[in-house]
Amino acid sequence: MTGYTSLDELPPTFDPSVTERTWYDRWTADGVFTADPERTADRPSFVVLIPPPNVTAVLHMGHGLNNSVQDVLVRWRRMAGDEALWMPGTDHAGIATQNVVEKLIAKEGQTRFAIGREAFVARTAQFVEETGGTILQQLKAIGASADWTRTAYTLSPELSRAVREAFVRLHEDGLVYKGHRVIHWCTRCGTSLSDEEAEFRDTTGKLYHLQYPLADDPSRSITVATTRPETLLGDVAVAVHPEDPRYRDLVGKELLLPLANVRIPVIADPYTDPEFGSGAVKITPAHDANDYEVGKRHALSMPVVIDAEGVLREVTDADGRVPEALRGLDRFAARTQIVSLLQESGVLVKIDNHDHSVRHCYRCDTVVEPRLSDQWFVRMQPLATKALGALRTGELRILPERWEAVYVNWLEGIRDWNISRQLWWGHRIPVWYCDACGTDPIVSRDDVTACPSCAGPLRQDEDVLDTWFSSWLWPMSTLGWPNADARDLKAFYPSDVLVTAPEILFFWVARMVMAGEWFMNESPFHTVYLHGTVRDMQHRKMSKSLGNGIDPLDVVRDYGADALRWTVISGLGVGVDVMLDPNDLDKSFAPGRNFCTKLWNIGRFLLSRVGEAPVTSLAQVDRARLTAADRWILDRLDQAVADCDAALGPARPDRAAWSDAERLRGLRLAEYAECARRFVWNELADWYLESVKPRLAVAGDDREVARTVLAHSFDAALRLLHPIIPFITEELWQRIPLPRPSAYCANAPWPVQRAAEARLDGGDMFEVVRSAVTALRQVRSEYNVPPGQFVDAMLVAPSAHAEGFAPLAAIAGALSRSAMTVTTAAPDGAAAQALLRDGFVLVVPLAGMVDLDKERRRLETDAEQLHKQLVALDGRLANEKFTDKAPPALVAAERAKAEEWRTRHAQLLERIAGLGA
RNA sequence: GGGCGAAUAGCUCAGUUGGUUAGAGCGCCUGCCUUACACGCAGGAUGUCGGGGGUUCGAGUCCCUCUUCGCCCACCA
Repeated sequence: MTGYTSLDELPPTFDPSVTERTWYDRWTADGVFTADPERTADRPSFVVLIPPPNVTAVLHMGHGLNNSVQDVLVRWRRMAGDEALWMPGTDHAGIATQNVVEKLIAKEGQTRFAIGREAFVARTAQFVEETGGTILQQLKAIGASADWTRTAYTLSPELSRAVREAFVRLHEDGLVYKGHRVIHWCTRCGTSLSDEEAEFRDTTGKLYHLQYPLADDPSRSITVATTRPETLLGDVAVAVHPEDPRYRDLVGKELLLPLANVRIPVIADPYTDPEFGSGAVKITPAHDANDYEVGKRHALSMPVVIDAEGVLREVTDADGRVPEALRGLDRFAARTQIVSLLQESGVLVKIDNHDHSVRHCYRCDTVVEPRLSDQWFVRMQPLATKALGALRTGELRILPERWEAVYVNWLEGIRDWNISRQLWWGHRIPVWYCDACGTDPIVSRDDVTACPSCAGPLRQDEDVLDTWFSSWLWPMSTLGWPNADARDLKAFYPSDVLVTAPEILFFWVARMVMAGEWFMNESPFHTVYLHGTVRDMQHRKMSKSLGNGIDPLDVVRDYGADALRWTVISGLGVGVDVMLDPNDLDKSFAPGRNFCTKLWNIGRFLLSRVGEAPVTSLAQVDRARLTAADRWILDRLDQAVADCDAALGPARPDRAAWSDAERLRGLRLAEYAECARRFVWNELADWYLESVKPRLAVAGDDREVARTVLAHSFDAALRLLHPIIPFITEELWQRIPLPRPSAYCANAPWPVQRAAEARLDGGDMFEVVRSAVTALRQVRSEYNVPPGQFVDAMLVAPSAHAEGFAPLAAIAGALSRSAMTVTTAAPDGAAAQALLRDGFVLVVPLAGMVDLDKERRRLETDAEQLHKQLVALDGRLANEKFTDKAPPALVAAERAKAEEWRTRHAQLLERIAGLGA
């Protein structure tokens, strides 16, 4: 217990700041979140790997959602008896972190080139040391039950070993190679990018139509179209379709390239689409990936005319192509300049607006420049084949299912992965060159200092690896790979559920599957749970630049971590976006806080009534003493447990026993949340707790029974809710005077249903109480009976059971502020004021209270409607096609229903007749 | 250009292989400060299940088509 020492001190609203921190510290101090590989000998493991946030990141709502989901799953399985491990950690985030530090030193008037590589890397490492990992501390504030003793970092010595091993192994397997080709280049970051890192953005640009004259006959020309006229200086040919009659006679002739004044051939290549533009396309092999392919096919030269910074310059093979006046111009300035030059010389035919997609750097949004360069690649096809197999065999499932198709589509069309980056922050590529003897590059797990051939000095490759080249090993490297004997690797690989957003399905998820399948021969997880995106009320993604973000720590401060978690989990359809209002936090989080307060007050009241004296366990209570209400709430509890379990689904796919349909259900967290909420609020608090108040007031055996059932039900309710609402449930659970099976609710066993033989009949009798109370409340409400005024009522029970109804009527009377007596038939004298409600007769003989005309109209409407439905149902039952084809059980149920309706209809008519008398 | 998804109450969404009178939360209306909770309690209203067609004894659910939104992919000069 924390903060509050006695029950009397519990305030009517829960103050998160009083307890959250304390419980979190106690859980961690007692190692509740620490997984032990030894224990997996006799229980299954359940492993979740955090999608490592960038080491410089600060918590935003997307993290709040992502980690709340993970924590719910981990806490659930921990309670369910699995050896649960939630692996936390951060990603060194090559480009992102380097950009942050570059901006930092820019404020000091420095550049990375000015201070040099070594100093820059040291500076970055220091920056990470001092400020990094903030986000992990912030995750503790939302209750994340990660195993902090294992916190990993992609640039740590351990994980760096894994990176080298993977690179070298893939090289040995023939899957890593160095290639000279056109890649995506960010001129601001000064590095190449993978296909995934160069994101398409729809743009309205210009399409410039240019006339290239024939070198030997200036009266003739070919018109080409381009969106990037600045690349013209790198043109080496104009391609036309081999079948295109318009240009057949020109193929093989030469054109004079404007501005550059060099002769370039007209070539025939099927890449050209005769339908597009003029049907002729300029070929710039060094600055366009397609043109590069054409250039290779035709063995064309490949002049590079735009340098790494995006400046026009003769970089390679460009002898004299770039006019002096254009050299040193930025590519976009050059574009303007070139267009005006072309216009002057009459080469420019026209400019059209043109909608197209332009690739941008995913880190800094700079327009990507395709550029010919030397890069390291991974041959992906063999890896993709294995990753496809994982899905096909059912070893892997993706929720929601529709993403499976996206995954398959990407893998089937996969292209080689550019893994080298011209950055300084990251894993240096483990390749060494000997400039002295020029021997083959040395690819090595360990640093090498001298050339094995000539003993001369070696030069390590300058480039670093793509950040994702370390992330894709995360499920293995964090567990000790490549040490095959590592205890964690043996105990915890593969993991279970990967929780993330669809945005990084290709960047990370698919690649992890590839790495897992390739290096471990096993998918790194069996389930990928893709949740939605956090958006504002206009459905815009929350982002720093839009300023529509919500700081989860503000929410924790004002509403509590439990309320934050409840809000995101209870609103979380599988794969559906979560809408939150950044301008009105109350609108978004008050419902969560309200439920937390409600739970708190249920606990406050329930515990105060149960008292602090030890409670007899349910198993030791004489079953005969359990009242209808007791039996009812225990039934409801069983149902709640069953519903929660069904919503969550089995923890692990059982490939043998799972149908496809079942495989793709499960992890319906919002449904689980709602089932647990309904039990504790709408059943336990609204009905059982209310009905049991009188029993608790009188000392004796029955009071003890009620105490037991209350404590037992509430204990289970808290456990069901704990994964979502860990703090309040822990605080309350600690005060239940039942023997505790564990030190914390956080590691208490997950509730299970009673065995079939332990269930008792009679719980459904309590439904009569609920119906009677509801009916009477309706009467009171409709006739504006003041709350304080007692009403006389009669419950008409089947004569055989009249005795059994007496205690029920007493409860119903208490809950509806009425004096309710039981009778077997409505007395004649009261007939005029009798009301028929909900299948049984409830008599309210309160003179003058009831408006007979109103009641008659209501009854007539009811009767009419019922009659209509009855006619329809009878029609259905008379239809042989229905009785033949529908399932017999359904037909039988419909027949029974028809009979029941017939009876009710007759009763209604009788009551109407009675009213009329 | 290819593929996928969504459209159900004012809002956000459930609705499992077709099968009772289509649900929940929030919001709304009415009455209550009933000594656990007004962050609450009780009662209530609200749906041509996007339009059209089809299959079926039966369609929110399956098929076709149209409309509107969203997402993913693409060698859109």
